[in-house]
Amino acid sequence: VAVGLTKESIVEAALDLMDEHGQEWLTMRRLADHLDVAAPTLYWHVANRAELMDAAVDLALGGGALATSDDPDWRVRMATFMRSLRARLRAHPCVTELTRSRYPASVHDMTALAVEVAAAAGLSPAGTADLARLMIWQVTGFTTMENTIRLGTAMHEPTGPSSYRVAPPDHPGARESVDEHLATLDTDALFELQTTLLISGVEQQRAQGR
Amino acid sequence: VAVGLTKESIVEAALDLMDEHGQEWLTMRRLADHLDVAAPTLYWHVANRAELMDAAVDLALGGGALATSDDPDWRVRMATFMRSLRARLRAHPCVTELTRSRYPASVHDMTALAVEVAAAAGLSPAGTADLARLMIWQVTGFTTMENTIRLGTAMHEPTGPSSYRVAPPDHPGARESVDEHLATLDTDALFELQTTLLISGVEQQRAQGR
DNA sequence: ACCTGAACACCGTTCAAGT
DNA sequence: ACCTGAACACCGTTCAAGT
Repeated sequence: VAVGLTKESIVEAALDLMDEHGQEWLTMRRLADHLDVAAPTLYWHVANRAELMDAAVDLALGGGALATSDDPDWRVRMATFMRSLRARLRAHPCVTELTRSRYPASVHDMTALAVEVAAAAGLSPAGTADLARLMIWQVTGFTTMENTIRLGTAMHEPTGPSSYRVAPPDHPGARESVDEHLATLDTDALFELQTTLLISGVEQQRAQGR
Repeated sequence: VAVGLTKESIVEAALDLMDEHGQEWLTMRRLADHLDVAAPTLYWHVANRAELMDAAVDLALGGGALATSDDPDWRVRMATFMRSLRARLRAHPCVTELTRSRYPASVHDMTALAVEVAAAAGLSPAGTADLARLMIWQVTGFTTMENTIRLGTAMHEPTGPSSYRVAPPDHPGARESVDEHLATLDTDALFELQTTLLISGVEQQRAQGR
């Protein structure tokens, strides 16, 4: 009955619904219902569920260039790149859920941009390649952890957009002064720390001539 | 017919089968078949599939203490901790698959050990807590990426236990000298680099008094 | 060209029934 | 106490049939 169904609109709806409810929640029938269409109709526009998931990831990751900085300081450009990649991955929590058996081409393509940013650190070609790879892995890995917590776990109770109260571990440690700090988690702050430490590490490697 | 089925044997079998075939592959019926039992039998020992997955993760992560080092150098102990956590996560690839939607208590409990290791770096209590968290997140995040590639992606062709040939990205970059290095990937080397850079970063933070 | 209902082989899970 | 077959409400996907 409904007309004008396109592959694009299907993928957009799938991405939206997965970001809201998680990828397991989204079934072909639920997606079809949402689009006011019968389930088999989707198969005229899309080969199968796997292809649809890939298209959703590519849509989430390929939407416009990442924000970049032209600050003369390479450390600022590096931090900016990592922050904006994280922002994109946070905007679409289903992406880190889906990149299980999928390492989509769009993640792969991010490497090109990362190389440009990493090159400014003045390392050898091999060091530049390694650094570019590490930036992407660190951000992606971090955001995967972060999104797992954002989706709601038994021991993390949200207290703000990036902050949580954390349940104490089963075996209470002897270090009470540290336990106090472990009772809260701020993912923004932890991400900034990771980025700062990576940049510091690169500086030191460079000072030692690598 | 078969007798002596226990919750433990069910969880062990589930973990083994998931490590071999992936978590999606394992269905209650397949697991039951493997154990020579009818599917509903499993529900006498286990509440449901989700509880079984959690138990499998806890089994994989809780199996014996992590290898530790008593080297006087805190940097060696830190690297040892991170390597052995990675080793454990690599031994059970299904864990990083499963922790995309669950943050099991066993991951949480690793923090206690990480705090002991981090404390030796001589940071403030807050800094120690942050560092402990970062160690766990970096290793877990890294291994999640790594296992995704190990499970087989279109652009990573294995050439050794931790090395891959990587397909070139769609948009060939202008930096040919770097592209050459991006054509191969060694996850062991990349992990060592990440660990080295983290330790370097901590040293520099400490030199600046944090 | 696009959409549908009916159907197939699967799921997780329940439950009355067996020993 | 432990295990089973039959059944229920779901999946992804196919296919003949409609417009």
